[in-house]
Amino acid sequence: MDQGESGPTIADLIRAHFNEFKPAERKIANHLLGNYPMAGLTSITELSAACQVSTPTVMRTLGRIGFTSFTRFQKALKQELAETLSDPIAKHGLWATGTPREHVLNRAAEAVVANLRDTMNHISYDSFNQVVELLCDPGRAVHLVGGRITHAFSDYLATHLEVIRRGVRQLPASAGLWPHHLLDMAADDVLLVFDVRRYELDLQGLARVAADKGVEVVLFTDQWLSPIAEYAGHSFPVHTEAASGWDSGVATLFLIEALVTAVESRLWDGASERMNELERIFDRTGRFRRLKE
Amino acid sequence: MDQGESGPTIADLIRAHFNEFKPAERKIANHLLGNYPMAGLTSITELSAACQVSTPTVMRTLGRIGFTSFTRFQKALKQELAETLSDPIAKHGLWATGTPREHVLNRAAEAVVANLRDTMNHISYDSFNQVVELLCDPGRAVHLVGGRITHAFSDYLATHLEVIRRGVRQLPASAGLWPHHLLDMAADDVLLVFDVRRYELDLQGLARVAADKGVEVVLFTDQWLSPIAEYAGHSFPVHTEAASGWDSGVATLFLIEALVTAVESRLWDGASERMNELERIFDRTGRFRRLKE
DNA sequence: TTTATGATGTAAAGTTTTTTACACAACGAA
DNA sequence: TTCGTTGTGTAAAAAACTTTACATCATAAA
Repeated sequence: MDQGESGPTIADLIRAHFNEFKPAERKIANHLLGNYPMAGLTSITELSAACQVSTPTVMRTLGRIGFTSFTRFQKALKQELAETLSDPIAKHGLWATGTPREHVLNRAAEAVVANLRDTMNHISYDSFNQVVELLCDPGRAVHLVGGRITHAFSDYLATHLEVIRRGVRQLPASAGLWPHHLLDMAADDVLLVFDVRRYELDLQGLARVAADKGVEVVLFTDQWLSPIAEYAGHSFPVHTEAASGWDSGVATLFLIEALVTAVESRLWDGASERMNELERIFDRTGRFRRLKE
Repeated sequence: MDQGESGPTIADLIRAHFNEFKPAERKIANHLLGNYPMAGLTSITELSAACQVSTPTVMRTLGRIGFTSFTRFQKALKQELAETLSDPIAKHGLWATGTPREHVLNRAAEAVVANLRDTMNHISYDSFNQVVELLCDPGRAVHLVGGRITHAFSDYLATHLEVIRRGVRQLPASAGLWPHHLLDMAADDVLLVFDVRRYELDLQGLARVAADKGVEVVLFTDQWLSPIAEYAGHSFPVHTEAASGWDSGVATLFLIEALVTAVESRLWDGASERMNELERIFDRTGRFRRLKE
């Protein structure tokens, strides 16, 4: 794709040629500039109708500013719009200064930001808010479970949630112990499940049984959706695939942290007391360095 | 013109119906969301080609979210775009389209990208390469250990390294068992330590003893540097602080994944064989869903 | 007034899209 | 296996759009 073409905009072109235009052509120019750029995104038919001129007049107008066909004009306009809309992050150039662009670090950074953006576009704002609500409800215990790879994420989320609220239970890594744990789940409890390819049958079974018991299942999965989505009240499809075939958990972790942050600020009153108490306990164990300030 | 129509955006509709979509239809949904909204402004022909599906599939996809014709869909999208463009506060460069800028998701995304950039600027390219070398050396066993919060990261890294090479040992979470493990560390082994505030005394002790034995210590810490940096051959100061006082592990995870990727491609010949074997074992256990394609 | 010229529209031809109808292949259940 | 179902694509019909050729109208100079 030929990038970087940052010459004059189409609006500039129209303004520059304005005095060459005949009266009927000026109607078009005015309409185009007055409803820029959307007016140019309709068909030439509609455009001419909106200006009360004929289609050939539109053609001649565009011909004057250098476009030999309406199609090409519209393509250019779309590209211009796309560049305007494209987010500022993408253009930040090289990341790790002084390292070659091809270095893993740079390639990975670009891939990860792309993942993040895709994930953001796929996540439902409503789902996010509703899950936050669920996690803030002290009446619901929260159970977490992950698969072979995602286990670490459920661990991380559990560690953070425990600091904020009570009733957080992380299921053991081995599926054999899950039935035992299922006994402890009550209807209206929340089960956070992490499942990415390859999807694990044990997890699916667990989620189904839990859902049958009336447990609210929240699923963190990849863009291909684990079959557990079927039983889940909310699903977060996180984009994991980076270029050249390796998967990244960065977007998943990002989502986890966003959730923790949201829950924490929502429960602030209770949570801050709980956190202070935790600090005191840490101080007493003497296992941590005393903070400087 | 019916103005003020601020119902669900088309992106919302797509997200809401995402799990009803068939595989081919998801390609379209992903493409539409991934290049939103410009991807929807081409002809149905180009759109289908870009997704490598047929035009009728596009029609069916749009049908599912309530549009009975492609034309009507595109009209709606244009109107949405027009409203966005005329509303100065709205989107431009926003990530999660349709969510207010102040929403946790957007604030967190911005913070995380900033962290990533800071981290990239502080990491030594040489250190990175040298650590990759260490991890690729089959003669050195690799030990991993983390603290209360970072434990999940060491877990994640261990899980991935195990797939690639042999001799990967994750230390248990409880410090009481570490002395026992220290017996197994040989000079020239590698110890990967994760330590962020609050720095843990037990970890420091462990790292010191290991360093004394001639173990190569590699430290993942935050920008304030754990005291372990003293004994470490290589330190990665990862930026963890996001605005408003919460810490993020995203940059840490990013670094971990970059390392794994580098090691994997460096050891490709051996690693791919090992990974294939793992696949076969998984197939035999029957615990995983068989992949479609 | 006539005539030439420029401005604009009409209508039809050519092209591309959209839409529909139907066929084929993959898959799961009987 | 066989059969029905479901997912998806092919291809042709229908519609819309773009472009061209040419006609008409208005204006101004002779």
